[in-house]
Amino acid sequence: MQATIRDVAKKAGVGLGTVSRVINGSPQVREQTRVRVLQAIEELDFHPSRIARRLSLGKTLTIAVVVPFFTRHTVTERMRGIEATLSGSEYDMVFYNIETPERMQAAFRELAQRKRVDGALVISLDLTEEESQRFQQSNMPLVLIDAHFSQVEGVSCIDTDDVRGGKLVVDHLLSLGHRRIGCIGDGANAPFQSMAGRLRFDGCHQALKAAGIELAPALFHETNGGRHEARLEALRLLESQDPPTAIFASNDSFAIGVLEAAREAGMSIPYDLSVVGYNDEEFAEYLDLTTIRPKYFESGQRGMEVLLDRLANNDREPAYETLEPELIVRGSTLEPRPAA
Amino acid sequence: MQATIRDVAKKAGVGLGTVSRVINGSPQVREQTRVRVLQAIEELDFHPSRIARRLSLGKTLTIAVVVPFFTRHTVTERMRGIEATLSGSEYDMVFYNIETPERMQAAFRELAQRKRVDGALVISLDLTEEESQRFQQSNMPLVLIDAHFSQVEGVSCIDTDDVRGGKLVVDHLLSLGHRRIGCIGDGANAPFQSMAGRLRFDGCHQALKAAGIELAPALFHETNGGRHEARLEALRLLESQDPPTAIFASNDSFAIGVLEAAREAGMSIPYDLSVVGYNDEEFAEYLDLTTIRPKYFESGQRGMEVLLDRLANNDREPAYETLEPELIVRGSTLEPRPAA
DNA sequence: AAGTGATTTGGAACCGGTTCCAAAGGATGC
DNA sequence: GCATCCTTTGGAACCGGTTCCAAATCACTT
Repeated sequence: MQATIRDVAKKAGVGLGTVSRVINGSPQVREQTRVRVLQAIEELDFHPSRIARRLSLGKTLTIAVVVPFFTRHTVTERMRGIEATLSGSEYDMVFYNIETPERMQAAFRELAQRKRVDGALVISLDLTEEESQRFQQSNMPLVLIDAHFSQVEGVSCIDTDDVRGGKLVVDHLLSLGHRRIGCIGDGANAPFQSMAGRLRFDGCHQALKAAGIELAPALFHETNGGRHEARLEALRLLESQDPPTAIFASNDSFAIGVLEAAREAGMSIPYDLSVVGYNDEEFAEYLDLTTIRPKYFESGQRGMEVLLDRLANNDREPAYETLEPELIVRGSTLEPRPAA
Repeated sequence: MQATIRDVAKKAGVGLGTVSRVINGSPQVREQTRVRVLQAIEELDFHPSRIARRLSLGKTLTIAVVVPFFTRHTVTERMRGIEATLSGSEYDMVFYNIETPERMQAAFRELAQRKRVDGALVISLDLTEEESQRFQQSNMPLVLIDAHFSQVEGVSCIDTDDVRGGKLVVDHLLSLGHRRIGCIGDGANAPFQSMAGRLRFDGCHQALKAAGIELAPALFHETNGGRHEARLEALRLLESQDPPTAIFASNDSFAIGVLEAAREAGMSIPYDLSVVGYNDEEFAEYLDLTTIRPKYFESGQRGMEVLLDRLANNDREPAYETLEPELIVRGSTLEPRPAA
């Protein structure tokens, strides 16, 4: 059987209050007593029970992490950041993997029903009005990561700057000399579709405007599908009358579709066409794809830091932070072929 | 403040033992009493405290899941299976994401030091002799997933059948008419490298032998690197005197390398060369790659079932199960081009 | 009506920490 | 030596469940 705080007290010849004080680093213990207690702890190989601690503290020492489809790169990277920050703290973490709207509802209901966790971190999910309210009145610290639309009062938000990412892409292409730039983005209609794609588009538009280039609607395609649909859209672009010299796909999967389309159209990358993706997934390097590396890991890390800070100092102001993405230039972009 | 079991007892006009019995579905409560208690629970919106429950039960109601690099497809899929099985049970789950040998040691030490969790599920990590022993004497239920070498007494193992997977690949290629089959596999020297790649090779060899085909060492290459190294190995194969008509890559990333090599060598897939991967990662469908789909999700699911079962019935015998993989035939394999 | 055994019920004790208050101990000043 | 004040200490009470035992209730016999 494990030793308890009472065993330690007996062994060290002190009261249990004193042992508790030593464990928690209270300053009001005489040095000589502290040493005696630490020795007893050592000898008995005593480890305080986290569960008893929780009960008497009235805290769960647990944080909920709510994510959609944790197979996605955008999610696993953030989770890595979260885990890295949390490990070593005294908090545990429970996961809610959300794959259907029903599960999302159930999860949030369970969470708001207090006493389950001390705080929650929500990734890439937008709360409904009702859910926001419920959280707000439950007064449970909450941090949202990648939730552009849930700017709830008092709730911290950590975002990766997707508008800026879109700009970076276009500025890179412009600086290479491209003027006709096509875009294939993800619409925001699919369930659990983050707004990120739309924002990347916005950044893209802004950069073009800033460069004084007129927006040609024919060059902007959206799809709610996957790589396959992106390939079809790309083919349409490439076979149009006045095809673009570069295509920006709003994620790396779409970029694969674009690469395939180019191959089918008999074009060679990057000589006939420049291609840029977004996310810097593992295979992007394989495909030598120029892409954007958003700070996913860092956003998870930062989100958890903010949450822990809030848990330690209840009166902390909410944080609103946006992390700058990074452009990764690889072999899929080059200056456009001079007009024949 | 949350209602407690005592509030419920008072409201229902019964003792607290009775309330506890109702909550836990004990049969020895009169129907009429049960109804009264349930009504009080309803009215007070009472939810029993999990923490208090843990303390008095002397259980943590928590399961540890230890994984290496949870960005890998093989890991996230299993985690999905684990999560799906666990959600809805009364257990929580804490993650240990292991990215260095030191963290692995630290994690296992923390776990074995009991009272932290009730059981553990370890994915794709091989325990050292010492760790196995420590677990064994701590008597904590343990389930290993994808740990071919840690056949510890009394510890359940759930594996995906990699030997069989290798056989499936070769049998498929043989049935198409291929006779010279090259292989590019991952060596087992990298840290945290699962034995899986080696076993796939074994299956491959067995199938060839069974078909009466002599093993040509020149056709079997191993590398500890990634896709890039696989590409180089593939080029070496393709440029050899008597090149294979099909190449089996022991994972889908390697298969990308092979596809690239083929393109560089001016070969067209599948007409000049058949390529098979392993894992059925997301991009395999994109690349129209014939591959093997191991039951990762299912192995996670099954592992957790076994663990929960063991936690419920302490005397349960350990389970040793192996899940059959599935061959996914796509467009990257075809009968070999008839000899010119 | 009383006796018997089975069923149902109440609540003290317990799980292992934390906290708070009263009391003991120690230092200082006069 | 004694009063005063600050530091240190001991331990009861508490957190909110579960468990177990004794007591109460009930159903049935005789």
